[in-house]
Amino acid sequence: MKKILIIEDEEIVANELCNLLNNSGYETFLLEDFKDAKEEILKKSPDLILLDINIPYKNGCLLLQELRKESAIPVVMVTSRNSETDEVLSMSYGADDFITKPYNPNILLLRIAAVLKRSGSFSEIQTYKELEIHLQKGIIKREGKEVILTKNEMIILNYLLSHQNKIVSRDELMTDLWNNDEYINDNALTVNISRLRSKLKEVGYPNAIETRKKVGYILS
Amino acid sequence: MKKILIIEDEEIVANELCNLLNNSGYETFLLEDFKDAKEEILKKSPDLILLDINIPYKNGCLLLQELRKESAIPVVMVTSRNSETDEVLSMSYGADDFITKPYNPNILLLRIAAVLKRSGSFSEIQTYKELEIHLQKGIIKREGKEVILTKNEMIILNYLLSHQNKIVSRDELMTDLWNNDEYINDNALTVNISRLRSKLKEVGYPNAIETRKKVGYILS
DNA sequence: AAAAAATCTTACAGTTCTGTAAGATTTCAT
DNA sequence: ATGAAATCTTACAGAACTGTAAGATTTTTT
Repeated sequence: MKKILIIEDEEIVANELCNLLNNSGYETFLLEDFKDAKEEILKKSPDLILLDINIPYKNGCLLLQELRKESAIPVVMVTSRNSETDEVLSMSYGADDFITKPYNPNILLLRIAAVLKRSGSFSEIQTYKELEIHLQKGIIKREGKEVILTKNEMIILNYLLSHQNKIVSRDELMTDLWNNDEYINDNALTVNISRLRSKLKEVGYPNAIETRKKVGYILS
Repeated sequence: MKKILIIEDEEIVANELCNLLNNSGYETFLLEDFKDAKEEILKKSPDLILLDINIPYKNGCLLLQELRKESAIPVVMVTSRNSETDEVLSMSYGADDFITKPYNPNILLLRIAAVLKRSGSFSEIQTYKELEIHLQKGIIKREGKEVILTKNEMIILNYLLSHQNKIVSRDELMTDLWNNDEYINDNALTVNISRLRSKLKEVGYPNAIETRKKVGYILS
């Protein structure tokens, strides 16, 4: 259950927000001002902070700015309509999103969900067609079938994946793999590609990596 | 140089957008309607698509929906004010963000930059204090000094990192590492933590991982 | 059609990874 | 303070990883 810290001084708005979020399956805490914010954040370690930009004692942007020095907790700013300067400011201070008051509840929920999804997306699962790719664990999965990739195979697959629909040159891949520190047999890449291919074949994608002779490879 | 595909039928708006983005260092292509969108996307492989929801022949949401079946290219929807339904729809179809017309150019640029940053954040660098952590490559760096981590060490560090300020139990870590498939010597975790610690020490963080006896570990 | 170039596959051996075990150290409860 | 429990460290050996080499295939060039 995801925890959301709401920092909002207008009681009516705050209660509305709490209710809305609670009903959507979030756990909420409320702070009415900035005073104990840092301590509370450490103690409760929320998954997301919903921060009104106009809180007493301190501008929300400042809190955001301080917070960002030590934490990457996702922050969604709540701003008033027509205060576009605030929006610009909060984005550049590292807010993950912002909502203008008065907000549409559905949009608020969707945006919060989107931010949470993103923020968890490190160490999360990427997909290619029906394939699940678990970046760090180095496993790929399809319909229950699971294959373990080595680090090199993972680096190659990830590089291809993040350049989908682009042809990736052998040099690019070699730089990504070995940084050209020392000379490495140019065939080492071919071998690693070959190994990756045979693993992709095991999960039903025998032709995922296409060779474009004299140019490079592409994820089809 | 990042490439942005603009799908927009109002010529004035389209030109404005192109100019704005070109001046900010993006390369732009323009499509006025949906017709050749899919082909064009494949051919040009833009880094981001700016999609007006009201384009001729087809609703932008439908294009988005189709696109999402085969590609994860970031999409920012352009909607008209007061069409909140559209916003809800486009978010749930997988838009990465949306902008309402008339838009503030600065905000548009910031949002585009934010979306691009996120979308590239797979395979990117995470940080902990002054430490750079390269997820897949399994290396950590500080002030030029670089240490190679093994897969297990990386999994542990990443888990701790994504639960900063939370105590992480030994069970959680063991589940993350081995999924409890088979019995694994409970000491294996301790050994891996120990190895990770000695590598963190090498880059100047000897006490990054604190033991909370009988509870777990925490990244200080 | 033949030769050259590019890419692929397989097997191998040195290196790295990693769970185990055994004993050391730290913390906690009494 | 003392013993028990929890955690830590080190060394080790089997397993996995990975670059090399040698030869096979495919594509391109002449």
